[in-house]
Amino acid sequence: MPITDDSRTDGHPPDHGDLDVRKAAILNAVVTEYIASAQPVGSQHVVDAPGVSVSSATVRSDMAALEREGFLAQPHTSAGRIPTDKGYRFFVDHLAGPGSLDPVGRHQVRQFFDHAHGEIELMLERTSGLLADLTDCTAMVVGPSHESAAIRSVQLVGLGPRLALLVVVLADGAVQKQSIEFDVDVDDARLSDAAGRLAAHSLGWPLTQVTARAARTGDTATDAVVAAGVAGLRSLGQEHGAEQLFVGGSSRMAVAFDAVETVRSVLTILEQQLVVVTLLRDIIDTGLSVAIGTEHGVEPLASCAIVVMPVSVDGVGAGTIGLLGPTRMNYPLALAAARVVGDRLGQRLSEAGR
Amino acid sequence: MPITDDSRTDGHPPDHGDLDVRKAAILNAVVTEYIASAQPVGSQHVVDAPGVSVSSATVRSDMAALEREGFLAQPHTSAGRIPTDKGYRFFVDHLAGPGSLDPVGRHQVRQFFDHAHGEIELMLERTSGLLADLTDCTAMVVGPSHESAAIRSVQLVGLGPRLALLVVVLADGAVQKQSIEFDVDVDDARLSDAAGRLAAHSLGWPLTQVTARAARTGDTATDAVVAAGVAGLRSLGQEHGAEQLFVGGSSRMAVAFDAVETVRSVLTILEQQLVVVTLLRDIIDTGLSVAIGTEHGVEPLASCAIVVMPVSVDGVGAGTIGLLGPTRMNYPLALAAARVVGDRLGQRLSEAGR
DNA sequence: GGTCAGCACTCACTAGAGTGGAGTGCCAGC
DNA sequence: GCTGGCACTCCACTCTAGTGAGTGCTGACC
Repeated sequence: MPITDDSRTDGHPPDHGDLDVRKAAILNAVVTEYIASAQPVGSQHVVDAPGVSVSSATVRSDMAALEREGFLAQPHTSAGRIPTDKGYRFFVDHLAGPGSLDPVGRHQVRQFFDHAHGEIELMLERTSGLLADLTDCTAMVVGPSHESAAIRSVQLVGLGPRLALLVVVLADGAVQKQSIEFDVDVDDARLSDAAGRLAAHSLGWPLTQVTARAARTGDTATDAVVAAGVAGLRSLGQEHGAEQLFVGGSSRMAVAFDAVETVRSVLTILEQQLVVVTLLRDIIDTGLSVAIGTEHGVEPLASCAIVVMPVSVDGVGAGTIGLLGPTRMNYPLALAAARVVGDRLGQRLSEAGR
Repeated sequence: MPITDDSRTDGHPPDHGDLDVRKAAILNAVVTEYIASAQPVGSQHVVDAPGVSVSSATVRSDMAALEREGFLAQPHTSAGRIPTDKGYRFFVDHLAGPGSLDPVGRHQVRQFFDHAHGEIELMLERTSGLLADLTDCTAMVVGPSHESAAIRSVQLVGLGPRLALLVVVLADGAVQKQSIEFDVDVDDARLSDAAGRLAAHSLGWPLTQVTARAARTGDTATDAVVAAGVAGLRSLGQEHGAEQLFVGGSSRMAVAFDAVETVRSVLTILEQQLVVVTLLRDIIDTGLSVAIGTEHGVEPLASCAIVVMPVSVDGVGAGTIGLLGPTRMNYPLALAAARVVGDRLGQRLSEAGR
């Protein structure tokens, strides 16, 4: 199914940037066909495209111009043209229609969110699988940050005579835990006493703003437990500054590329959670929703494009969706899927946190 | 570094199964060399191997015999030999020395476990990375099952007027949660009352054995909350029967194989947690520690071998380690790494759960 | 001036022939 | 039973056309 102009006949005129209408149509046709076939596109294949009612000779001269202007490239002299990163960029900015999911995809999304329940982590994980299925790209889902979520509950559960588990529940429904070891035996009564004091000290504050010192009780042993608990809270606040990342459909990368070497380097990047999370944030910070080729500056991903979509809950950022594919990915589909799933996910999260 | 007989000169004689000593030596040499070079091994390359002090002509006739018996195969008439699955099996069972980590690897393991701390999930995740680094295989780590762990704490934390979070702490330090929605507003007092009753009803039992009905209180509203809590506990018990899986170093698969198609199908398998967990359990259940080629019956992994190692805490099974590589993986190294890391991991888990 | 048919040219891709070499199987002799 | 020798096989590589999809250019046409 080629991406035609149809979607733009109803309303505002197509924005062709600073490219003459026919050249834009030719670029559109080349990009569309190359995305579908992965083969260099010759002038003959373009003449029947909408908006191009000239001979192949004329198309050739236009293509040569597009190449001079940096939108197209030739693998070798007597081959067809393939889009450059700049060509994809123009396509995404000016040519690609808003795109939409096909009915099957829409149904899949509806089904998914109707049946999604339970833990948020599990849902995010499954969401990454859904996105990968919808788009045939590798999907990345970054969970909401708990940085500003207030502490709703603090509990100390004894697991052994000198071992306890600090369990913290945040207002957004996240649960975090940290095991604490003591130098001396601590009984349950003392634990619950200390937990009460910990709660008084931290309830309502986000983890990152728990102060280092809690009020003394006078009881040295209890004070020690409380102090350990405060230290635990603070270390949780630091550790979990990093958002959780869920990657789905990484096998899709092995379909998109035929060079094993490329697959390997992309997978290596995907294994580094911090790199991926930072990358997605960087792209969003630069105001892009698509980063093509070298635009994101991560060298091993030079032959990839990334579609990002912030997920917002009640207007506040709460995670990110990312789709990773070859530069010749189906942008309209990827953008549509990211938007639809991002919206539904945001709704869902806001219901859960209400 | 070839895997020689050296490791077995000190004590019990080598077990060559039902293969004559020289043929076993030849098989050993072929497997070792093929693992190192990935090229079919000719008779000339084998004559210098330990235990083979005959001419290449004799080696050839032995190799022909080994081929007739199914241990070796020839890609084509005038090529060298490569091991069959049966050949690898014999190698693993009778020829490969116990193997050991090199000093660098040992240091890595020590470093890792000296600095491992915090949440168990994070540690398991990182363990998979460590194993992948050590062996250049894809590593799979299955977390301990919480099926039989007793409930240590049950709590209901209000997140909204009609929304609460059920938080359960198990004796092994696992924390599980489930959000519960109510039809009517429930205040904190009622929540904590209900939580107390839930605790009385379930403390000390594993999640899977929580009974469906709790004692009535007489207060209809509280009873409803308690009932919802019981339902939540029971659904947690069902959902989390599945152990958690952590996969590390999936990019190594793209190094091991040069056919993209193979990489794709292996990655697809790795994305299916349930399949992987079941596969590992099946292999352990059949009493194997290595499954080679088609032995495990998962068709897309026919060109892979899997090394498994149960992790036990105080003699009781608590998770599994798996290493996935091509059939020509370095078995002694993989077995050694799995054993060492498995032991240390078991120790670590038993300390934490004490 | 833009468009177009025609033409010469380029160059990846394929098929086929030839060659070198690594490897084999077999056999006669020790 | 082991060995050196020998004929044979067949992959991997190179070289050589031949093919065809595609290009750029040009001169004529509207």
